[in-house]
Amino acid sequence: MRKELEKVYDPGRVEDRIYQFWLDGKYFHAKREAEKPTYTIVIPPPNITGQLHMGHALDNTLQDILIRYKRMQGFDTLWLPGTDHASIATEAKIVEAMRKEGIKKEDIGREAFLVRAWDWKKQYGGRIIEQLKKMGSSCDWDRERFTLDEGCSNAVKEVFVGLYEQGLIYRGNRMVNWCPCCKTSISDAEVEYEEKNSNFWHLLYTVKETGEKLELATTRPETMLGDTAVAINPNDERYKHLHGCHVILPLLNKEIPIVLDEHADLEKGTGVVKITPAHDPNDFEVGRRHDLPIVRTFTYDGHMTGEEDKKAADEYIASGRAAKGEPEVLDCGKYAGMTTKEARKAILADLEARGYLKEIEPIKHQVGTCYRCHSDIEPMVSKQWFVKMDPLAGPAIKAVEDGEIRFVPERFTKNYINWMKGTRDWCISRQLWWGHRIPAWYCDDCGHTVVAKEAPACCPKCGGALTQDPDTLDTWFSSALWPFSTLGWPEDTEDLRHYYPTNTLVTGYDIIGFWVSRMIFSGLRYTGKAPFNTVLIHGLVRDALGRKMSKSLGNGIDPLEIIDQYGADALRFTLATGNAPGNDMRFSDEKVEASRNFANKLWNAARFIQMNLADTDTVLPLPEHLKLEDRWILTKYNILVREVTDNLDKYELGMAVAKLYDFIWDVFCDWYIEISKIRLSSEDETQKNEVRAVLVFVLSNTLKLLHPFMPFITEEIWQTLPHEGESIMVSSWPGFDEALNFAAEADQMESIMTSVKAVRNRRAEMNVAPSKKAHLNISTQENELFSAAAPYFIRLASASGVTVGLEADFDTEKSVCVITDKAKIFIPMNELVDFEAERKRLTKELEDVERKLSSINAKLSNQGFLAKAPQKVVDEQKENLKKFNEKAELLRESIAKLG
RNA sequence: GGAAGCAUAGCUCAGCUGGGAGAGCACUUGCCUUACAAGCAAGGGGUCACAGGUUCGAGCCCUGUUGUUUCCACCA
Repeated sequence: MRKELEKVYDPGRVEDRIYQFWLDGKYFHAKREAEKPTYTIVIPPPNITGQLHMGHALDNTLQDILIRYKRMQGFDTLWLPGTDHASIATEAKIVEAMRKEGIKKEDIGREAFLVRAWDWKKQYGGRIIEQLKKMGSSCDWDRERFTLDEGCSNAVKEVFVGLYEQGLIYRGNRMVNWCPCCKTSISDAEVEYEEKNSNFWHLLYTVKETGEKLELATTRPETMLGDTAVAINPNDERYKHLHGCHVILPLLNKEIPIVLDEHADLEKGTGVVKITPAHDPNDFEVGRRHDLPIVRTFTYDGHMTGEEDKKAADEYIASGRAAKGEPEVLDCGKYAGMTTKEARKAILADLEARGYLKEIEPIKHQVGTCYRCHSDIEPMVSKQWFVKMDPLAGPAIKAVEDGEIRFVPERFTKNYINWMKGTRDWCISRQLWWGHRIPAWYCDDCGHTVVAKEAPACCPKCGGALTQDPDTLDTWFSSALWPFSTLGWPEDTEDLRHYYPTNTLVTGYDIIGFWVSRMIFSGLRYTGKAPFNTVLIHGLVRDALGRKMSKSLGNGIDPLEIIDQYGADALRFTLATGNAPGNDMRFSDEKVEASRNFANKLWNAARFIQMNLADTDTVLPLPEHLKLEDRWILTKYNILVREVTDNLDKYELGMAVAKLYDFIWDVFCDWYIEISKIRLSSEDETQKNEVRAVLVFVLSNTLKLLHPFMPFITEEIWQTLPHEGESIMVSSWPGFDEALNFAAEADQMESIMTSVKAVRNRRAEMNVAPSKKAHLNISTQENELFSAAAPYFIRLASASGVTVGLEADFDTEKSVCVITDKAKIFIPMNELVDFEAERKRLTKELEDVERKLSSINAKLSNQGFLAKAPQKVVDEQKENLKKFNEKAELLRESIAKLG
């Protein structure tokens, strides 16, 4: 029983059913087939913070295209899916959700908080997986992973302990970026700079020895309580007399030294810098050079320190357990407990009142903010865990320079190398609860540190009780291990041996530093292999106006809504097309509509073919006798196969999909299907079967080429056509076939098409309705070709009949004339013929042709061109010369005849 | 301050190793031609940012300029 196809393609009725069909067939499952080469992609795990956005849609579309392509090519493919716990981002979301209920995380404690977090994971992680499925992603769901699952956690511990033992992980008091809102340290990579309006406040510090007022400027006056020196440049002539002197810190009336340091720039400001080692990265370095005290004046939640804070710190230092460089804490007195913002106001007011504020100079200023919550970052000295980058960065740079890992497009190589070379030690500890807890324990008694995968019963040194470090690891620490932790590392699993290293990593250029680089050095360090050989970089998806999609702008577009409205295939097609690798793209409804229209076009072509099939079960072989149009379409199809394959191999996905679009719409539908109607409407069953066979052959193979891009509709159609095999997604990828190459006949067909178009054009110019047929008299050297082409003219050029013969035999009196390089075609138009207009038109056409001829002649008479241009190009020009000369000759004849 | 991208039709953008200036949308005209009006046919529309250079030949390669976007670093 033949299934009737709907007139309009309705993806909603098809997609879920097809996806279930694929799942039931287990076609996504990687089976470790020994005889096949492998092709592996690990998904960039989406954060479980919410739902997928358009960027994910793009990322996963590209991956699915590659995976489906390779699968059809006979690779043992694995696309490994999963999600990321995204520690800081998710924790922030949960804290926010709790705040709405009026609960703080401290109220419920760590254990209860983590229960909530896992609930969150279950809900949102699950939703993301459903969204990926909606997109048609052919992931191996049996191998789904989560960065915080047991296996990944084990890998994290293994790496942490290993690096610690090798001295590549250390703990120390260093300057870190502190987010007072998230209440955690963040890495350099997580700081985003934003331009904000601010001021330079010019302050006056009194020199103790000379009594003069020393002017200096600062953008952060609230840090002044923590100043432990001012610096001047040793070569600064202006201040030579102050070497070895001191200043009195206003408000505190505290004596602090004037130090000589290169950091003080002769050119900048007054050349005098206040030094706050606890709250500024540069000052921290100055402090180290001059062994200055580090005085912390901010609490970790962004308030001024007070009596309690000081007491706690003093006790800790006195206990002897504090590490070297532990900062002192100041009791800020009247400012204690104020936020840093409030303190700035209060301190400035007091400075002004006492004459220490000289001037306020407005400036625009790049302020570091948290990439998650966009609060201003407070640089703070804090005890954190760090990864030593130098020994890791070297091999990671080399692997890319040596071509072991290739970036596509290539320009991102530079981006990567710059990042790697510039990177400082990586701060990996976070003062968060949701994440991999740091596998380090400290002895309550002697302060000894134990780093191990499992907690020892007691301190190995003194037998005292151990307390685990409360902190968790940067979420990127586990992401860095993703390509191999997901395959079972550190266990030597079969999956790891079979599918690692992976092949292609697909991701956006925005996380090259965050993620790609860290995977590379981790992979090299732990597995001894680069984790992938190709990094395919794509751009951002922007809105129709070119703006970044963001929550605050509310201009985000939900992929699911687009799928509901237009179908997943249309969405995928839109994302895969019309944009070069690595470039940002704009997303608009118009583009999706165009894609949807294309799907519908394909659907109707299939519907037409299917309606004309006598039998939809039997696969007909290509006929022995191929007509001109068959040879032409097969030749075009064959070229398409070669080019699409070639484009896909070079990651030129946009190019591949554009060629498919052109072929299906302009070549197959507009020409071949139209011509096929000639035979389909005949009574001759043999002829009918021949054209049916060609139609089905070209359609089903083209569907295969399109399948990676539009998996649902291609499967749906393929199933209604005669086919072998269960599913198009496991059918074999078409190859170039020399037997289908009919170059000469294809050329002949093209020249007929040119004539058809010329006739149509002429008729349109004269406003002749298609329903008004006219007989064509054709005068040509290619008698046989044009005689055989009569049906084409009848079908495609509104001809009532065609006579091929000598011009002399035709009654050309009442005809208009259409000229191509191969033929003169007379269309009897009787009263519509206007000889004056006809002459004008022909003359204009002749002028055009002559212009082209003179340009070709110029080339061909250029000795340089003849000598240096490739033969192929010269031949082409000669061919054109011949063509245009012939056409010009025919035009001149006609004009002469008109008098 | 360092680096990169982009500048091609009214709009959005392709254009891979140098040889034809293209697509979608929009626009104009004519068509319900028994697959598709989400369609068919025909058409108009471009100093390929600017200035030099290399080359027989430049949208493409080189240098500079302008505009624009982004990344990195930093400004006490």
